[in-house]
Amino acid sequence: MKIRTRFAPSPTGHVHIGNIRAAIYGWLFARHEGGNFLLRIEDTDRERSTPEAVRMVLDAMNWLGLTFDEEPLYQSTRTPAHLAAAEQLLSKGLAYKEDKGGTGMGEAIIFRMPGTDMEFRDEVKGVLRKKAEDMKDFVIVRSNGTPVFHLANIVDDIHMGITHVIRGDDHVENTYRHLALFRALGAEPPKYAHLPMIVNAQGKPYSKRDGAAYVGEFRDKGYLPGALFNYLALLGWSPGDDREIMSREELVKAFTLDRVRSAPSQMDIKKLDWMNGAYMRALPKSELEQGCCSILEQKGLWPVTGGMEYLARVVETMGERLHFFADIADHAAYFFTEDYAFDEKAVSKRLKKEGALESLRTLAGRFAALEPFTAATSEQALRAMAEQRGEGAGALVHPVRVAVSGTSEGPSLFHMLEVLGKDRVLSRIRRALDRFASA
RNA sequence: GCCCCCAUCGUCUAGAGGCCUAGGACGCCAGGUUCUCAUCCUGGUAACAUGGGUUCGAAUCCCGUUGGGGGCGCCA
Repeated sequence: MKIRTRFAPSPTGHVHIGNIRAAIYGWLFARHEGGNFLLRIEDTDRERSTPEAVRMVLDAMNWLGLTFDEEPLYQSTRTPAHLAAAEQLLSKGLAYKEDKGGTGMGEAIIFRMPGTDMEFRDEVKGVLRKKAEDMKDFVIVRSNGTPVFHLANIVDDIHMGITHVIRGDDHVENTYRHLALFRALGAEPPKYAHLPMIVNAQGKPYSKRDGAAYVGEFRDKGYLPGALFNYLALLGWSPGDDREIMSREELVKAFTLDRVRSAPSQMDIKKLDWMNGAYMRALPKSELEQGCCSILEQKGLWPVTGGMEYLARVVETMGERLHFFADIADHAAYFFTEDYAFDEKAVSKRLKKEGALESLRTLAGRFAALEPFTAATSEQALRAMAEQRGEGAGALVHPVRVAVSGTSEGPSLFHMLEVLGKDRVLSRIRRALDRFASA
């Protein structure tokens, strides 16, 4: 039988990291088994289920590459089927009408639990049991005539031919009800796999108060979809060997439900950051440049003379220093504007030192005479001057770096100078001389 | 309160009775490379919650304790 899994979010506006992880596991499992991964939008809550909210779910999945195989099923279109199922249960005596709790709102349809002890084998938690006395009958159709989650969920899973339900831990207790419903409707129940929660440092469910909690936030912060996917796949699951950075194909190949851990796991943003850096370093040049470009546009640092060709050279010299696209603006803005910030500490350490400005002035003079002005020629000039003065190259390198970039961190100085170009280097040094002369 | 689940370095994890004086990764610390930073390389730090069993032998099996989480809706 062909495996069919589904992701069934209710579109509330944001896709929580825990939910998307369930989607990732469902996708991975389906792909591993050569089955289908389906999407069902549980939009029965008309208040919150706006078209924009649905859009956000689709966007998040698309961004992460969670492709689904058939047209998404909108639960709101299935109400007649849900109600028909309830009638069927009623006629078979498996459900009854009652004003449960005496609300005075009229009669609801209540499903009758079998009254026997139940057990099932969860694909990650193993065998789970519950005693008959711990399970109560429950409402499947409200007195206002609308179907309840449990009913809709099961009727739709039957309709979609779902073979494996992979969902959050919080549904474990519902499973007995769902199993009973499947049987009452004469359907073979699917296999269940309950995923432990993603928790915060306090062990509480991970929420927006713990930093980014929604897929969109990670995207906005500049994380690469591949990195987030890889990280989340490894949060609660492991291939059984020491692999960490894994391609999507490797993940699909290795993924099995029996290797999913049953203990909750905590997000480690530092590790995600590291992984993102690793993915950045592996990114094709063109994608790296494209990503940086949109950040620069966002920050108003683009366009710039030289265009993409210039950007390519900047990205090239920044190299491994880019852990996020945003780093191009946060750590390399000086390549794109004359209005770059000066780091106080760097200035006092490198420019306000005895003789620093005087050396800079001399060096600028030598730079001015260089033709062509390249990494090689500027390096040669600087080293020659340092040698004549009997001091280390660092004594000149550092002041120049701070003068032209405002910071003491950055790429190889000489490559940086070449990319900036002679004119800008000279004018920046001059300006720095003026600015810090009296200070 | 009742029911269920969980428990290895700070974090993510490997471990399915002897291969474990517990392995890997992130982080952190130290060193190397270097003009700084980043990358990279080397080394280090650090864990089987606890008490009982079972066994020749337990991180691995059983029971209790503690600690955490989830669930007990005409929410999903």
